[in-house]
Amino acid sequence: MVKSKQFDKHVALDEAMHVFWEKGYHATSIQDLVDRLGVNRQSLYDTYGDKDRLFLAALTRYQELQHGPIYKALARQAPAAEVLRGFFDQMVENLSSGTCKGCFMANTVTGLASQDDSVFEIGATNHRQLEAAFSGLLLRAQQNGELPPDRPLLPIARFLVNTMNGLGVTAKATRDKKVLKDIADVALSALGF
Amino acid sequence: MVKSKQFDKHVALDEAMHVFWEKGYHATSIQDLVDRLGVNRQSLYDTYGDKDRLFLAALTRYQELQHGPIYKALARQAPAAEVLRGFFDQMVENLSSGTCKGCFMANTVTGLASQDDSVFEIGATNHRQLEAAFSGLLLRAQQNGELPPDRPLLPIARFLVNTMNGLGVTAKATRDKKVLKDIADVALSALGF
DNA sequence: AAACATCTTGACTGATCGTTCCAGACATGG
DNA sequence: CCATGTCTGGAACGATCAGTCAAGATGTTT
Repeated sequence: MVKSKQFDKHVALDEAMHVFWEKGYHATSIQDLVDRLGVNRQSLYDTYGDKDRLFLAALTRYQELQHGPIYKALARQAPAAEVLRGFFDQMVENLSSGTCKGCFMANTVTGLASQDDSVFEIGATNHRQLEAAFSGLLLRAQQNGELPPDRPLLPIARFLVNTMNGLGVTAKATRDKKVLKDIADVALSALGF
Repeated sequence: MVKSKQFDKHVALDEAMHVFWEKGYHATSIQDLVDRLGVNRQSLYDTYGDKDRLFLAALTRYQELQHGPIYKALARQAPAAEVLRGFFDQMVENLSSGTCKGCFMANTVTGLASQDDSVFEIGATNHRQLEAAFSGLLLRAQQNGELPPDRPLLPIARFLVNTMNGLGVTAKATRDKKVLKDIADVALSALGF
Protein backbone atom coordinates (compact mmCIF):
# COMPACT_ATOMS: atom_id res chain seq x y z
CA MET A 1 0.00 0.00 0.00
CA VAL A 2 1.16 3.50 -0.85
CA LYS A 3 -0.22 6.83 0.31
CA SER A 4 -3.40 6.12 2.16
CA LYS A 5 -6.52 8.23 1.74
CA GLN A 6 -6.19 11.78 3.00
CA PHE A 7 -9.77 11.82 4.27
CA ASP A 8 -11.94 9.41 6.19
CA LYS A 9 -14.56 8.17 3.78
CA HIS A 10 -17.01 7.47 6.58
CA VAL A 11 -16.68 10.94 8.07
CA ALA A 12 -17.05 12.48 4.63
CA LEU A 13 -20.15 10.37 3.96
CA ASP A 14 -21.69 11.62 7.19
CA GLU A 15 -21.02 15.18 6.11
CA ALA A 16 -22.49 14.49 2.66
CA MET A 17 -25.54 13.12 4.43
CA HIS A 18 -26.00 16.42 6.25
CA VAL A 19 -25.67 18.43 3.05
CA PHE A 20 -28.27 16.31 1.24
CA TRP A 21 -30.42 16.42 4.35
CA GLU A 22 -30.40 20.22 4.41
CA LYS A 23 -30.79 20.96 0.75
CA GLY A 24 -32.24 17.85 -0.83
CA TYR A 25 -30.93 15.88 -3.77
CA HIS A 26 -31.67 18.25 -6.63
CA ALA A 27 -30.62 21.43 -4.86
CA THR A 28 -27.26 19.94 -3.89
CA SER A 29 -24.54 20.28 -6.49
CA ILE A 30 -21.30 18.35 -6.62
CA GLN A 31 -19.56 21.66 -6.00
CA ASP A 32 -21.55 22.07 -2.77
CA LEU A 33 -20.25 18.70 -1.65
CA VAL A 34 -16.67 19.49 -2.64
CA ASP A 35 -16.84 22.71 -0.62
CA ARG A 36 -18.51 21.29 2.46
CA LEU A 37 -16.64 18.00 2.63
CA GLY A 38 -13.26 19.52 1.86
CA VAL A 39 -12.76 16.50 -0.36
CA ASN A 40 -11.46 16.84 -3.87
CA ARG A 41 -13.91 16.55 -6.71
CA GLN A 42 -12.12 13.65 -8.30
CA SER A 43 -11.72 11.86 -4.99
CA LEU A 44 -15.48 12.08 -4.53
CA TYR A 45 -16.06 10.29 -7.81
CA ASP A 46 -13.29 7.79 -7.12
CA THR A 47 -14.67 6.97 -3.69
CA TYR A 48 -18.42 7.06 -4.05
CA GLY A 49 -19.18 6.87 -7.76
CA ASP A 50 -21.62 9.35 -9.21
CA LYS A 51 -24.06 11.67 -7.48
CA ASP A 52 -26.89 9.14 -7.40
CA ARG A 53 -24.78 6.51 -5.70
CA LEU A 54 -23.43 9.00 -3.19
CA PHE A 55 -26.95 10.15 -2.39
CA LEU A 56 -28.24 6.63 -1.89
CA ALA A 57 -25.22 5.86 0.29
CA ALA A 58 -25.96 8.96 2.36
CA LEU A 59 -29.62 8.03 2.72
CA THR A 60 -28.74 4.47 3.69
CA ARG A 61 -26.22 5.80 6.18
CA TYR A 62 -28.92 7.99 7.70
CA GLN A 63 -31.17 5.01 8.00
CA GLU A 64 -28.44 3.02 9.74
CA LEU A 65 -27.60 5.88 12.10
CA GLN A 66 -31.24 6.27 13.07
CA HIS A 67 -32.06 2.61 13.38
CA GLY A 68 -29.70 1.85 16.26
CA PRO A 69 -30.83 4.50 18.73
CA ILE A 70 -34.48 4.08 17.78
CA TYR A 71 -34.44 0.35 18.18
CA LYS A 72 -32.55 0.71 21.44
CA ALA A 73 -34.92 3.33 22.81
CA LEU A 74 -37.96 1.24 21.95
CA ALA A 75 -36.44 -1.94 23.36
CA ARG A 76 -35.97 -0.47 26.84
CA GLN A 77 -37.29 -2.64 29.62
CA ALA A 78 -39.76 -0.20 31.09
CA PRO A 79 -43.49 0.47 30.95
CA ALA A 80 -44.56 1.16 27.37
CA ALA A 81 -46.04 4.51 28.36
CA GLU A 82 -42.70 5.63 29.73
CA VAL A 83 -40.76 4.32 26.75
CA LEU A 84 -43.05 5.97 24.22
CA ARG A 85 -43.17 9.27 26.09
CA GLY A 86 -39.39 9.36 26.24
CA PHE A 87 -39.10 8.42 22.60
CA PHE A 88 -41.42 11.11 21.30
CA ASP A 89 -40.04 13.72 23.70
CA GLN A 90 -36.64 13.07 22.21
CA MET A 91 -37.98 13.30 18.69
CA VAL A 92 -39.75 16.59 19.41
CA GLU A 93 -36.53 17.89 20.92
CA ASN A 94 -34.51 16.91 17.86
CA LEU A 95 -36.99 18.48 15.47
CA SER A 96 -37.10 21.74 17.40
CA SER A 97 -33.39 22.28 17.88
CA GLY A 98 -31.45 24.58 15.60
CA THR A 99 -32.28 25.09 11.97
CA CYS A 100 -34.98 22.57 11.32
CA LYS A 101 -33.83 20.06 8.76
CA GLY A 102 -36.72 17.79 9.59
CA CYS A 103 -36.35 14.08 8.89
CA PHE A 104 -34.04 13.22 6.01
CA MET A 105 -36.06 10.12 5.23
CA ALA A 106 -39.38 11.98 5.15
CA ASN A 107 -37.90 14.81 3.10
CA THR A 108 -36.50 12.37 0.60
CA VAL A 109 -39.50 10.08 0.35
CA THR A 110 -41.90 12.94 -0.27
CA GLY A 111 -39.68 14.37 -2.95
CA LEU A 112 -38.27 11.37 -4.76
CA ALA A 113 -40.05 8.12 -3.92
CA SER A 114 -42.50 8.32 -6.81
CA GLN A 115 -39.73 8.91 -9.32
CA ASP A 116 -36.94 6.71 -8.06
CA ASP A 117 -37.42 3.04 -7.27
CA SER A 118 -34.29 2.81 -5.14
CA VAL A 119 -35.51 5.63 -2.93
CA PHE A 120 -38.92 4.03 -2.67
CA GLU A 121 -37.35 0.75 -1.60
CA ILE A 122 -35.25 2.41 1.09
CA GLY A 123 -38.30 4.28 2.31
CA ALA A 124 -40.44 1.16 2.31
CA THR A 125 -37.79 -0.79 4.20
CA ASN A 126 -37.48 2.00 6.72
CA HIS A 127 -41.22 1.97 7.21
CA ARG A 128 -41.26 -1.78 7.79
CA GLN A 129 -38.40 -1.59 10.28
CA LEU A 130 -40.13 1.10 12.30
CA GLU A 131 -43.36 -0.87 12.18
CA ALA A 132 -41.51 -3.88 13.53
CA ALA A 133 -39.77 -1.92 16.28
CA PHE A 134 -43.04 -0.46 17.53
CA SER A 135 -44.76 -3.82 17.20
CA GLY A 136 -42.15 -5.39 19.44
CA LEU A 137 -42.67 -2.79 22.11
CA LEU A 138 -46.43 -3.13 21.89
CA LEU A 139 -46.25 -6.90 22.13
CA ARG A 140 -44.26 -6.68 25.34
CA ALA A 141 -46.74 -4.15 26.67
CA GLN A 142 -49.56 -6.52 25.84
CA GLN A 143 -47.81 -9.42 27.57
CA ASN A 144 -47.36 -7.21 30.63
CA GLY A 145 -51.04 -6.43 30.68
CA GLU A 146 -50.56 -2.81 29.63
CA LEU A 147 -52.74 -3.45 26.58
CA PRO A 148 -55.86 -5.60 26.18
CA PRO A 149 -54.83 -9.08 24.98
CA ASP A 150 -57.17 -9.01 22.00
CA ARG A 151 -56.08 -5.63 20.68
CA PRO A 152 -54.51 -5.87 17.19
CA LEU A 153 -51.02 -4.39 17.40
CA LEU A 154 -49.94 -3.80 13.82
CA PRO A 155 -52.43 -0.97 13.19
CA ILE A 156 -51.23 0.77 16.34
CA ALA A 157 -47.61 0.39 15.24
CA ARG A 158 -48.49 1.85 11.87
CA PHE A 159 -50.25 4.71 13.53
CA LEU A 160 -47.16 5.48 15.61
CA VAL A 161 -44.93 5.43 12.53
CA ASN A 162 -47.38 7.76 10.84
CA THR A 163 -47.25 10.12 13.78
CA MET A 164 -43.48 10.21 13.43
CA ASN A 165 -43.81 10.92 9.71
CA GLY A 166 -46.28 13.67 10.43
CA LEU A 167 -43.99 15.33 12.95
CA GLY A 168 -41.30 15.55 10.29
CA VAL A 169 -43.68 17.55 8.13
CA THR A 170 -45.35 19.58 10.84
CA ALA A 171 -41.99 20.66 12.24
CA LYS A 172 -41.28 22.32 8.91
CA ALA A 173 -44.51 24.30 8.91
CA THR A 174 -44.26 25.79 12.39
CA ARG A 175 -41.58 27.10 14.73
CA ASP A 176 -43.65 26.49 17.83
CA LYS A 177 -42.39 23.53 19.79
CA LYS A 178 -45.64 23.41 21.70
CA VAL A 179 -47.40 22.27 18.53
CA LEU A 180 -45.18 19.21 18.32
CA LYS A 181 -45.53 18.48 22.02
CA ASP A 182 -49.32 18.69 21.77
CA ILE A 183 -49.31 16.22 18.92
CA ALA A 184 -47.14 13.68 20.68
CA ASP A 185 -49.14 14.06 23.86
CA VAL A 186 -52.52 13.57 22.18
CA ALA A 187 -51.25 10.61 20.16
CA LEU A 188 -50.02 8.78 23.24
CA SER A 189 -52.81 9.81 25.58
CA ALA A 190 -55.42 8.70 23.08
CA LEU A 191 -53.81 5.28 22.93
CA GLY A 192 -53.93 5.07 26.70
CA PHE A 193 -50.24 5.70 27.34
CA MET B 1 -58.08 45.01 -26.99
CA VAL B 2 -56.58 43.04 -29.84
CA LYS B 3 -56.06 39.30 -30.13
CA SER B 4 -57.09 37.81 -26.80
CA LYS B 5 -54.98 35.16 -25.06
CA GLN B 6 -54.85 31.83 -26.82
CA PHE B 7 -54.85 29.91 -23.55
CA ASP B 8 -56.72 30.13 -20.29
CA LYS B 9 -54.26 31.28 -17.68
CA HIS B 10 -56.21 29.57 -14.91
CA VAL B 11 -56.35 26.24 -16.68
CA ALA B 12 -52.65 26.48 -17.46
CA LEU B 13 -51.88 27.31 -13.82
CA ASP B 14 -53.76 24.21 -12.72
CA GLU B 15 -51.71 22.14 -15.11
CA ALA B 16 -48.50 23.76 -13.87
CA MET B 17 -49.58 22.89 -10.36
CA HIS B 18 -49.82 19.22 -11.32
CA VAL B 19 -46.38 19.25 -12.91
CA PHE B 20 -44.76 20.81 -9.84
CA TRP B 21 -46.77 18.45 -7.67
CA GLU B 22 -45.44 15.40 -9.48
CA LYS B 23 -41.83 16.39 -9.88
CA GLY B 24 -41.16 19.08 -7.32
CA TYR B 25 -39.71 22.51 -7.85
CA HIS B 26 -36.11 21.69 -8.65
CA ALA B 27 -36.82 18.71 -10.87
CA THR B 28 -39.26 20.68 -13.00
CA SER B 29 -37.71 22.66 -15.82
CA ILE B 30 -39.30 25.49 -17.75
CA GLN B 31 -39.17 23.20 -20.77
CA ASP B 32 -41.22 20.62 -18.87
CA LEU B 33 -43.86 23.27 -18.30
CA VAL B 34 -43.80 24.45 -21.91
CA ASP B 35 -44.32 20.86 -23.06
CA ARG B 36 -47.04 19.93 -20.58
CA LEU B 37 -48.99 23.19 -20.66
CA GLY B 38 -48.79 23.60 -24.41
CA VAL B 39 -48.11 27.25 -23.71
CA ASN B 40 -45.34 29.13 -25.41
CA ARG B 41 -42.22 29.78 -23.44
CA GLN B 42 -42.44 33.53 -23.78
CA SER B 43 -46.12 33.52 -22.90
CA LEU B 44 -45.28 31.71 -19.68
CA TYR B 45 -42.90 34.46 -18.66
CA ASP B 46 -45.29 37.19 -19.83
CA THR B 47 -48.17 35.71 -17.86
CA TYR B 48 -46.63 34.39 -14.66
CA GLY B 49 -43.24 36.01 -14.32
CA ASP B 50 -40.28 33.78 -13.52
CA LYS B 51 -40.16 30.20 -12.29
CA ASP B 52 -40.29 31.13 -8.61
CA ARG B 53 -43.40 33.22 -9.01
CA LEU B 54 -45.11 30.56 -11.08
CA PHE B 55 -44.29 27.95 -8.48
CA LEU B 56 -45.62 30.04 -5.63
CA ALA B 57 -48.75 30.75 -7.67
CA ALA B 58 -49.19 27.01 -8.25
CA LEU B 59 -48.71 26.22 -4.57
CA THR B 60 -51.15 28.93 -3.55
CA ARG B 61 -53.61 27.63 -6.11
CA TYR B 62 -53.30 24.15 -4.62
CA GLN B 63 -53.97 25.54 -1.19
CA GLU B 64 -57.07 27.33 -2.47
CA LEU B 65 -58.33 24.25 -4.28
CA GLN B 66 -57.90 22.11 -1.18
CA HIS B 67 -59.29 24.56 1.30
CA GLY B 68 -62.82 24.70 -0.06
CA PRO B 69 -63.64 20.98 -0.08
CA ILE B 70 -61.82 20.39 3.20
CA TYR B 71 -63.59 23.19 4.98
CA LYS B 72 -66.88 22.06 3.51
CA ALA B 73 -66.36 18.44 4.49
CA LEU B 74 -65.46 19.37 8.05
CA ALA B 75 -68.34 21.80 8.37
CA ARG B 76 -70.96 19.15 7.64
CA GLN B 77 -73.81 19.06 10.12
CA ALA B 78 -73.41 15.48 11.28
CA PRO B 79 -71.87 13.63 14.21
CA ALA B 80 -68.14 14.38 14.43
CA ALA B 81 -67.29 10.71 14.24
CA GLU B 82 -69.13 10.41 10.95
CA VAL B 83 -67.61 13.60 9.55
CA LEU B 84 -64.06 12.62 10.49
CA ARG B 85 -64.45 9.06 9.25
CA GLY B 86 -65.71 10.33 5.92
CA PHE B 87 -62.98 12.91 5.71
CA PHE B 88 -60.11 10.51 6.31
CA ASP B 89 -61.67 7.81 4.14
CA GLN B 90 -61.67 10.31 1.31
CA MET B 91 -58.08 11.29 1.98
CA VAL B 92 -56.93 7.67 2.05
CA GLU B 93 -58.77 7.12 -1.20
CA ASN B 94 -57.10 10.11 -2.84
CA LEU B 95 -53.66 9.07 -1.67
CA SER B 96 -54.10 5.50 -2.92
CA SER B 97 -55.47 6.25 -6.36
CA GLY B 98 -53.24 6.23 -9.41
CA THR B 99 -49.60 7.21 -9.31
CA CYS B 100 -49.14 8.53 -5.82
CA LYS B 101 -48.21 12.18 -5.92
CA GLY B 102 -48.87 12.51 -2.22
CA CYS B 103 -49.75 15.94 -0.89
CA PHE B 104 -48.28 18.87 -2.81
CA MET B 105 -48.11 20.95 0.34
CA ALA B 106 -46.33 18.26 2.36
CA ASN B 107 -43.95 17.53 -0.51
CA THR B 108 -43.09 21.19 -0.85
CA VAL B 109 -42.79 22.02 2.82
CA THR B 110 -40.44 19.13 3.51
CA GLY B 111 -38.25 20.09 0.60
CA LEU B 112 -38.23 23.86 0.58
CA ALA B 113 -39.63 25.39 3.77
CA SER B 114 -36.26 25.68 5.50
CA GLN B 115 -34.69 27.43 2.52
CA ASP B 116 -37.49 29.65 1.26
CA ASP B 117 -39.40 32.00 3.50
CA SER B 118 -42.32 32.36 1.12
CA VAL B 119 -42.82 28.61 1.09
CA PHE B 120 -42.58 28.48 4.85
CA GLU B 121 -45.24 31.18 5.17
CA ILE B 122 -47.61 29.37 2.83
CA GLY B 123 -47.03 26.14 4.74
CA ALA B 124 -47.53 27.83 8.10
CA THR B 125 -50.73 29.48 6.91
CA ASN B 126 -51.99 26.18 5.59
CA HIS B 127 -51.28 24.57 8.93
CA ARG B 128 -53.17 27.27 10.81
CA GLN B 129 -56.15 27.01 8.48
CA LEU B 130 -56.38 23.26 8.94
CA GLU B 131 -56.01 23.65 12.68
CA ALA B 132 -58.89 26.12 12.64
CA ALA B 133 -61.10 23.90 10.50
CA PHE B 134 -60.62 20.92 12.81
CA SER B 135 -61.07 23.12 15.87
CA GLY B 136 -64.42 24.29 14.57
CA LEU B 137 -65.61 20.75 14.09
CA LEU B 138 -64.39 19.70 17.52
CA LEU B 139 -66.05 22.66 19.16
CA ARG B 140 -69.39 21.70 17.66
CA ALA B 141 -68.84 18.14 18.78
CA GLN B 142 -68.11 19.35 22.27
CA GLN B 143 -71.24 21.48 22.32
CA ASN B 144 -73.23 18.46 21.20
CA GLY B 145 -71.85 16.42 24.06
CA GLU B 146 -69.75 14.22 21.80
CA LEU B 147 -66.64 15.34 23.66
CA PRO B 148 -66.12 16.07 27.39
CA PRO B 149 -66.68 19.80 27.99
CA ASP B 150 -63.31 20.29 29.69
CA ARG B 151 -61.24 18.64 27.00
CA PRO B 152 -58.79 21.08 25.35
CA LEU B 153 -59.50 21.11 21.62
CA LEU B 154 -56.48 22.76 20.02
CA PRO B 155 -54.10 19.87 20.76
CA ILE B 156 -56.58 17.46 19.24
CA ALA B 157 -56.89 19.62 16.15
CA ARG B 158 -53.11 19.74 15.86
CA PHE B 159 -52.96 16.00 16.21
CA LEU B 160 -55.45 15.56 13.38
CA VAL B 161 -53.48 17.90 11.12
CA ASN B 162 -50.36 15.93 11.97
CA THR B 163 -52.10 12.70 11.07
CA MET B 164 -52.93 14.20 7.69
CA ASN B 165 -49.32 15.27 7.23
CA GLY B 166 -48.15 11.83 8.17
CA LEU B 167 -50.45 10.15 5.66
CA GLY B 168 -48.88 12.25 2.91
CA VAL B 169 -45.50 10.80 3.80
CA THR B 170 -46.59 7.26 4.59
CA ALA B 171 -48.46 6.99 1.30
CA LYS B 172 -45.16 7.52 -0.46
CA ALA B 173 -43.43 4.72 1.41
CA THR B 174 -45.98 1.98 0.87
CA ARG B 175 -48.36 0.83 -1.83
CA ASP B 176 -50.65 -0.95 0.59
CA LYS B 177 -53.87 0.97 1.11
CA LYS B 178 -54.53 -1.06 4.22
CA VAL B 179 -51.66 0.69 5.95
CA LEU B 180 -53.31 4.06 5.44
CA LYS B 181 -56.70 2.76 6.50
CA ASP B 182 -55.22 1.29 9.67
CA ILE B 183 -53.66 4.62 10.53
CA ALA B 184 -56.84 6.62 10.04
CA ASP B 185 -58.84 4.05 11.95
CA VAL B 186 -56.51 3.99 14.95
CA ALA B 187 -56.24 7.77 15.02
CA LEU B 188 -60.01 8.23 15.14
CA SER B 189 -60.80 5.26 17.34
CA ALA B 190 -58.22 6.34 19.88
CA LEU B 191 -59.87 9.75 20.08
CA GLY B 192 -63.17 8.07 20.68
CA PHE B 193 -64.65 8.65 17.24
C1' DA C 1 17.08 7.12 -4.59
C1' DA C 2 13.90 4.96 -7.60
C1' DA C 3 9.40 2.96 -8.43
C1' DC C 4 4.76 3.03 -7.56
C1' DA C 5 0.00 4.03 -6.47
C1' DT C 6 -2.81 7.34 -4.91
C1' DC C 7 -4.28 12.16 -4.16
C1' DT C 8 -4.80 16.80 -5.89
C1' DT C 9 -5.40 20.46 -9.14
C1' DG C 10 -7.56 22.79 -12.65
C1' DA C 11 -9.07 22.90 -17.03
C1' DC C 12 -12.46 20.93 -19.94
C1' DT C 13 -16.71 18.56 -22.05
C1' DG C 14 -21.39 18.49 -23.59
C1' DA C 15 -25.72 19.15 -21.74
C1' DT C 16 -29.12 21.69 -19.54
C1' DC C 17 -30.59 25.38 -16.75
C1' DG C 18 -33.55 30.01 -16.42
C1' DT C 19 -34.15 33.90 -18.96
C1' DT C 20 -34.19 37.29 -22.78
C1' DC C 21 -34.38 39.00 -27.41
C1' DC C 22 -36.20 39.35 -31.88
C1' DA C 23 -38.67 38.83 -36.01
C1' DG C 24 -42.67 37.06 -38.12
C1' DA C 25 -47.52 35.31 -37.81
C1' DC C 26 -51.86 36.61 -36.46
C1' DA C 27 -56.25 38.66 -35.15
C1' DT C 28 -58.75 42.55 -34.16
C1' DG C 29 -60.33 47.72 -34.40
C1' DG C 30 -60.61 51.64 -37.31
C1' DC D 1 -56.31 47.83 -46.01
C1' DC D 2 -53.82 49.45 -42.36
C1' DA D 3 -52.39 50.12 -37.72
C1' DT D 4 -52.12 48.11 -33.09
C1' DG D 5 -50.87 45.03 -29.96
C1' DT D 6 -50.40 39.82 -28.72
C1' DC D 7 -48.92 35.37 -29.59
C1' DT D 8 -45.43 32.23 -31.48
C1' DG D 9 -41.12 29.95 -32.75
C1' DG D 10 -36.49 29.73 -32.51
C1' DA D 11 -32.14 31.37 -31.55
C1' DA D 12 -29.19 33.01 -28.25
C1' DC D 13 -27.44 34.46 -23.51
C1' DG D 14 -24.40 33.48 -19.54
C1' DA D 15 -24.46 30.38 -15.79
C1' DT D 16 -24.30 26.11 -13.88
C1' DC D 17 -24.80 21.29 -14.03
C1' DA D 18 -22.61 16.24 -13.64
C1' DG D 19 -18.85 14.05 -14.98
C1' DT D 20 -13.96 13.31 -17.20
C1' DC D 21 -9.12 13.82 -18.28
C1' DA D 22 -4.34 14.49 -17.92
C1' DA D 23 -0.42 16.18 -15.42
C1' DG D 24 1.84 17.10 -11.30
C1' DA D 25 2.34 16.61 -6.21
C1' DT D 26 2.84 13.50 -2.36
C1' DG D 27 4.05 9.92 0.50
C1' DT D 28 5.15 4.96 1.07
C1' DT D 29 7.77 0.91 -0.10
C1' DT D 30 11.71 -1.48 -1.84
